[in-house]
Amino acid sequence: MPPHGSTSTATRIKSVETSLTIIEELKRQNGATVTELAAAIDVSKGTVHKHLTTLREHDYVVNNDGTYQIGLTFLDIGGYALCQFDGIKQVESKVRELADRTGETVQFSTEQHGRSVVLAREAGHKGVFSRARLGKRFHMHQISGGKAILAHLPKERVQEIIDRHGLPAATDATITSETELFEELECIRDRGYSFNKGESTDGLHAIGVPLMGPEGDVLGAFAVAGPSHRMHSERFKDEIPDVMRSVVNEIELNLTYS
Amino acid sequence: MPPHGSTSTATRIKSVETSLTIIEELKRQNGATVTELAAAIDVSKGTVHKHLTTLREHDYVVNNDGTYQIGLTFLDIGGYALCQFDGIKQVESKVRELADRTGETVQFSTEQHGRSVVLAREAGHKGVFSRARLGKRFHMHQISGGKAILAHLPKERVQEIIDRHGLPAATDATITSETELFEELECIRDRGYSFNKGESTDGLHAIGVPLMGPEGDVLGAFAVAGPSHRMHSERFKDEIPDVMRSVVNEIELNLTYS
DNA sequence: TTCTTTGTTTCGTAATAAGAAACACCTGTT
DNA sequence: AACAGGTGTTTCTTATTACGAAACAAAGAA
Repeated sequence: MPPHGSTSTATRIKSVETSLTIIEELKRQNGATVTELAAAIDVSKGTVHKHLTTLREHDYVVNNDGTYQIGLTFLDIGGYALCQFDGIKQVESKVRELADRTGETVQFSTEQHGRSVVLAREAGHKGVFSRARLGKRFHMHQISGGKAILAHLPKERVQEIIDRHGLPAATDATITSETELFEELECIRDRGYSFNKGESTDGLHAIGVPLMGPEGDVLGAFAVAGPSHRMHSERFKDEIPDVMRSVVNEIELNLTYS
Repeated sequence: MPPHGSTSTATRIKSVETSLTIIEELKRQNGATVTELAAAIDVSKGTVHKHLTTLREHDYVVNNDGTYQIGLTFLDIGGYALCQFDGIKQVESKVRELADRTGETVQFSTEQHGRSVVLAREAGHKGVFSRARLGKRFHMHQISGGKAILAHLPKERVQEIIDRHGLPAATDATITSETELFEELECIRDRGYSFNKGESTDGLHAIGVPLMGPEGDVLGAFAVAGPSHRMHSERFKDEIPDVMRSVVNEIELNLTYS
């Protein structure tokens, strides 16, 4: 007899969710104390403490002078997940090559659960700022790489992703209309690469080129990003895309025979 | 009244530990099904299923065609933890520089919970194999970087680490005696850098140089590793150490004024 | 088709996670 | 030095809930 008339059996485990919430909050706050966490997520200090003790036991969190922080076990497991990605070594070296040849910031991302995840990243010598970071997630429709990937996913998959995550705006230029997005994707498919003109960050332009697997499936996308004052006309429309396509061609050939 | 006469109150949360065990097992097995996991960690299928559902909800695991895999959320959080490390950008660029100048594999690692964790890694053009990987953990006494760090930790801290993790052997050359280790550390402190002569992997030699913070605390260590047939005599004993020390000097200066 | 194996759900109960409050510990203040 | 105010930690009790067993569903294979 469940006292609170909810559906009797839950399909998720509450205490695990609490732990995950704590981790999320710890990341959001850049570290926190027991009391801060207890207040933030509305559970008792004692409970928070027990969760932290459990997580600390396995190095998922660490305690530096009283404040708890995210531990490097996440990097361990995340690094493992990264290595699982087929051809990641080659991708990393191509990202480097592109950064060297263009001088701009280059990243490679793939799709997981409808979000774009950064798997490799390299800042060129012109060293532009960038919000990207290993493992960082973005909405796919907001960035060049994400759009390049979407353009090569089955339409129903794209629809699923839209349904799940929506089309939130990051700037005034973000595509927020479903039909507009589908038109854009069509366009990208024809052209072979995608543009991002301040759709994720004001003043930031980028070019995205998809990486296709041997079976015609899209594995991810490379993106070269830089400030709009450097990324325009010929260089933006042709030169950099050409470099990118030749680099991606190489890696696609390598992946086929390995 | 606890039926099993154990100490009544636990300080850890069992269901969270189960989830963590599942994640660990998932990593160990390179993905697994519900039934496989249930068998491996000895809990019921139903329980495993509920854990996986909870973890999947937050993208900690993903389900590819029936088998569950580690998800990229770990990379997200791990990447965050990595960025928290002070001066990581400079460290990464110096690792690159060292890889370019020596042609060997270079890594930077720090200490957490008595283990050495790889924070940056770069293979030089001579491209030697290496078990290292972003986030990978090693026993500190088995590797050059780890020993370089230990040499600059307070003695009681080193003792703590030994007590917690022991001195397991990886090869015949691994240091397994406490007194021998302390002598070696003394030696490293005098010399300023450390050697690894096949102590972690047969045929692999490496040099470790500590990175010291402004307050005389050790932040981590760089290591240059290569096959023993390339890493010997002058090059091993002087040339590479000199390059490393000059690079580390630079970064130490930069860190002081930033 | 039927049989086998897997993933998922249901359900009752025994285990246990969570809160409240006491305790311990530190730090700064008066 | 004593104290006050804030931590983190532990204790204890109860209501919650996580667990296993078994039923159910779904998907291949024979």
